[in-house]
Amino acid sequence: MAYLQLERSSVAPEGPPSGLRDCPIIDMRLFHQRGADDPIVGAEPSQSEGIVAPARRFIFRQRDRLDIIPCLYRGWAACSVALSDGRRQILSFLLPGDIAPTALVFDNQARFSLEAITEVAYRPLRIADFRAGLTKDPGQFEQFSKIWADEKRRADELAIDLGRRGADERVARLLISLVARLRQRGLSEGETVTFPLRQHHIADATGLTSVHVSKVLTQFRRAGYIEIKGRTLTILNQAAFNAIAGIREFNGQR
Amino acid sequence: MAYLQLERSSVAPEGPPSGLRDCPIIDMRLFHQRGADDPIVGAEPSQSEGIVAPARRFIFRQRDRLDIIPCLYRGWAACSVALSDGRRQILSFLLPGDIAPTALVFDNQARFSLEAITEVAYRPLRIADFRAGLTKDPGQFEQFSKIWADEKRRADELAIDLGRRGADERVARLLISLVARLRQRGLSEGETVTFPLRQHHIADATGLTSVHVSKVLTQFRRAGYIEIKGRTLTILNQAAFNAIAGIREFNGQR
DNA sequence: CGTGAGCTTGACTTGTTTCAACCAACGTGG
DNA sequence: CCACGTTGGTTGAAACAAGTCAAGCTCACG
Repeated sequence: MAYLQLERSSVAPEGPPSGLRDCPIIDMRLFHQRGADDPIVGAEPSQSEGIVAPARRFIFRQRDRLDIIPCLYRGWAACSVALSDGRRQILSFLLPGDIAPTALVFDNQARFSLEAITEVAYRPLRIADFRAGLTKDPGQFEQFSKIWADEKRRADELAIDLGRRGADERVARLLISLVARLRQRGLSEGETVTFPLRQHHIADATGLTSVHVSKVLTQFRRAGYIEIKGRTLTILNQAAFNAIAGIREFNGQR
Repeated sequence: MAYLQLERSSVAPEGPPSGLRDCPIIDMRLFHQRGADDPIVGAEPSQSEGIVAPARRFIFRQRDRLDIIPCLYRGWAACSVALSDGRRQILSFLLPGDIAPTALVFDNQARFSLEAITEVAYRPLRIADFRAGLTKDPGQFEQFSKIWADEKRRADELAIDLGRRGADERVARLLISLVARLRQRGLSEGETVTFPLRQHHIADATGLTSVHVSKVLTQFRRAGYIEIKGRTLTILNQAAFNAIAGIREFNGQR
């Protein structure tokens, strides 16, 4: 299988997103002092131009061989595995500032697909540079190990959700975790975040059918927990919604 | 929370297990040339004495703070998370030669428990030494990154199983993967492996109830796919069992 | 204006859980 | 050595959660 040729035809026109903060890899240095003083893992100036992919486009597919690892700075993407009979499981959502699952750095073949949900813009970081920086620079290693541990933590929590929680709980937890991640990055406006997911995305992420997701969301809406309008999501009653998600308010142990 | 004091009272009396091979961390060097020429990650001579824990004993619990990471060389253990209402999800089984999930190296607090299933013997590897070796020795880093990628791959596959596969498929895949791992380590006798798991372990690993696991296993037994007798498991009809597990025989893409 | 993607809703089916009873194996203390 | 409790496994009936199927709706887009 030949190495995947990533389209570099469409280069991101605009500059850095404003207000993006606390992101795993893309931090403010990358945007404001790019290439000058403190290179981010694998982000050499020569390759830091952005690539834009339209909504629904696959950025790469399972079984592709990659020599780059995408690093999102605009839009949402989904990392998923498709089974031969059409079933799909979304393993993670990539938000602005996220890097694709770093297992790619050590596998010579992707075991999952990465699909743009909205239009996305990303930087293709060279895996070879990435690995080199990792063994040379303790700071980069430290940064990378945090990302790695975080990915593993989220993968484990997904397994717990899918294995031992009901539909309401799973959907609520997904929404809460997405909102929390967006807020942390400064991508929320008050209690509201932009929310481009379709119900089938939620279904594939929670191991449910889209019909059932519709029923659960309708129930949440009628109960006054959330509001989904246009392409935005608002959590109206955080306390009650946390309770649905099995999150205790005070000092709860999950 | 104070650092966990691990019991070092009971030291493993016997020598290295015979025939254990292809294990992530504990390989033959550790046993046969221990400390002499080629130190394994974190396995300093001073700390390579073994610790024995009886069946059902917790080696550590979620929220414990650890300064060592256990590395099994005898027996089986389960890595699991318990929810406040009693639900449990087993995230992985540790077989002889496995190291505990390496997220422990970067977290200052365990997010899961490790419980002995059979009597186990393990080496407590110092996390500090582990980290130091990682940044110093490229070979150790390489070895470690393989383990890390493998853990992530298995975590992702667990999520796929729990999210998108039925009970039969999940149970069959668990048994098949366990047998494969044991065979790879040279711990099988023909088509038979020792199998100390209780049905509730299988239930907690597959997100089912032990009652349903009993029904599924009975069905497998009656169909002639497997035999569980004493504390051993034999896969009698590998082809049919693979089909149940959704594994295609020839060149299948899962 | 037609088309297709996405969402909602209701009726029905299926897979899994829950509950309960019972049995077998095993270790333990009287 | 036996009585007994504990742990683990089996089975069947009933309850329940989620899936499937189908129809109809809105909306965006050509």
